Amino acid sequence: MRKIAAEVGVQAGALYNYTPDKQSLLFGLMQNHMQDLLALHEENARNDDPMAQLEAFTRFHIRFNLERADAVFISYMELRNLTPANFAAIEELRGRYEDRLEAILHQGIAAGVFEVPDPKIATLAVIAMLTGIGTWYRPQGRLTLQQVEAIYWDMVRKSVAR
Amino acid sequence: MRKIAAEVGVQAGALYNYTPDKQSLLFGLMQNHMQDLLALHEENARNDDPMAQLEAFTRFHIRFNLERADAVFISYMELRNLTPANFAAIEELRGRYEDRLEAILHQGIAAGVFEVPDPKIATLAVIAMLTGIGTWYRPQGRLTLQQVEAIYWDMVRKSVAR
DNA sequence: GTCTATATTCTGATAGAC
DNA sequence: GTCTATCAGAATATAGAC
Repeated sequence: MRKIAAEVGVQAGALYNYTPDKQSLLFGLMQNHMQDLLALHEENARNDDPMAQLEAFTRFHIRFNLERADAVFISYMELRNLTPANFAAIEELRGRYEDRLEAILHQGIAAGVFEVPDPKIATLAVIAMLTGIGTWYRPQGRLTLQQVEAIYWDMVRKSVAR
Repeated sequence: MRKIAAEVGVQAGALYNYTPDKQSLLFGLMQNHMQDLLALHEENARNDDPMAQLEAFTRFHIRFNLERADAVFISYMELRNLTPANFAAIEELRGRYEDRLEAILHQGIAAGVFEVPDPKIATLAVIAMLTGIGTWYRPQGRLTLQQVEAIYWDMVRKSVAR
């Protein structure tokens, strides 16, 4: 709290005009983050064929996670510091996001363009692979965002291909 | 330190007969973990064709990470609490492990059995995908370890396929 | 080698003046 | 709404008895 206050330019006590306690502040950050993720993904989603939907999901997830690397980092590292009730609420939002990718995979299987033995697991595998970019990507690094997107889309596409 | 002492069954002060400070204790745990990873992987590795090597790596990484879920969790979550020098030492070990997968990919590309636009990135992508299993896998869950290995090997194989 | 006791620092949170 | 001052508890680490 003292570090946050210093960053904002006030004393620690002043923060309590804006949040009842530290837990609420953390939960609010994480809830906003997940709600932004769901809302922005909804805007971004198209009702194309499954392959186009999967590509859109992949590129959206990469961009969203890299543009908000700090929030993603906190949302992952501070999960264990949420109360059980708050943890459950965040997990519910995370589950909703995962369900959207899983739905795309089911559509692709039904259409005969994907071959996925376990869509739930494939969903988690793809998201883990893409989210992992945040641990090494740097804007001034060797690869542009466009190149990163292209490389990962190639791997995602092939990993669920027939 | 108090929690560790309680778990062991001594008072907090007694721990300082075994470690000079908390940082050294954490670093020792993480260093041992990474050295075990490298040593066990070396035992496990075969000098087969690239496809067999990649399958062995995939299955080894899954098993190692699930059998030591606690150590993996700590090694990831506590990275930010290492001093810069200790952090660099752990990253060096991690890099050596990644290099082994990258070498397999390079062999497969040279042999014409893999098609990977960027072997370094593919290495990170595969490891992130596999390590992510630790966030959801439970021994009493829906899938056996054998089934998990099969599903992920299918995805890894396809993601780097020609 | 472990204990009790304690020094020191840090933390989240509150009280009351302005 | 922010400040100063402070409380209460927790943390790492040390000292000295046994």
